[in-house]
Amino acid sequence: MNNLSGLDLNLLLTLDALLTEQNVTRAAARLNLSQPSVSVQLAKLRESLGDPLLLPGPRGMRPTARADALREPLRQALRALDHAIASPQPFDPAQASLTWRIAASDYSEYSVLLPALDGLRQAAPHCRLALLEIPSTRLSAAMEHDKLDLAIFTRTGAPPELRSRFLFDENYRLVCRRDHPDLQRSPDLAQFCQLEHVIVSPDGGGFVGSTDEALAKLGLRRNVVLSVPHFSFVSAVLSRTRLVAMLPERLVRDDPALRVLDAPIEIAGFEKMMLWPERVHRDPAHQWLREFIARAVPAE
DNA sequence: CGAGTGATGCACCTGCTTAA
DNA sequence: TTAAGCAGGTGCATCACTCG
Repeated sequence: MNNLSGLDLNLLLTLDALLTEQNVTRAAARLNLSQPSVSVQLAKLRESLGDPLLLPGPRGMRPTARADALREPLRQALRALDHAIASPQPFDPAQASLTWRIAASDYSEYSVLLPALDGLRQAAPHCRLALLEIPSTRLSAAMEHDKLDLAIFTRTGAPPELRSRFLFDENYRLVCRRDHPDLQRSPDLAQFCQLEHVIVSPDGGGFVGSTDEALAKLGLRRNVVLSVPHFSFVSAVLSRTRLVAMLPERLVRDDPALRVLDAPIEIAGFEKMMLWPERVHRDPAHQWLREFIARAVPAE
């Protein structure tokens, strides 16, 4: 590229216009510049390329042999550059071969990605998904460093600098095994507090959740005896023990081994969102993936 | 000779970069 | 953050040249 290092590449557009029009005034009009401006640019081109390029002729200018030789290669190069920086082509999922990296909890995998997975495989058979577990505090950094394309997360706690799209509202329900001896119907508040609860604490080791905060406002406490980091283990625990749990409804409503009951206390649910960085906001492949997931996830 | 065109100079403006 | 410097643009004027 040494031949280009001393050349203002914008001048190549001027040269192309001059070779097309063979007239400085018309070239200036084509470039939306004034005639003196293009005249100065022509002088710079002559200096840079060491050739007069265009010589005064009848009704305008005549190109030199050097300029004539430049005409077609220059036009092709400018066309190639124009193509390279043009708007990206529409994404073709049937032909595309790439890997999307998505951060999701096991709940998000089950409620958001599982409904989309089969359709995704059919629509984009050569694409792969990598699901990662990344704490919310590291989402932005991972996306910024091109290690993550998308996150399935709650609105609460979502990094504000990320783009987002609402997916659905989720509610907590009281869940126990189908033949739980003490829970043939929804318990009252006192019984609810006496039951042995399992809690999901993604950060690990926590024994207090939104249910406990709601109870505390009434001056009550429940009996949390087990804390686990993942939702998927909870259903196994519930189906084999007398433990109960407050779980997102989508996680348990299709499980025949479990009974889903109304809790005797109102617990705030959460909004499930997709989050992504500005870096991929306008990328056709990522736009397609986000749209596909949003359409595949049931609103209810 | 007049019209059209390119080249050049001048004053001025604007936007960007850089140093304080 | 701000001021200074610089590059590049504009409009205008003028000159030289070519052509019908």
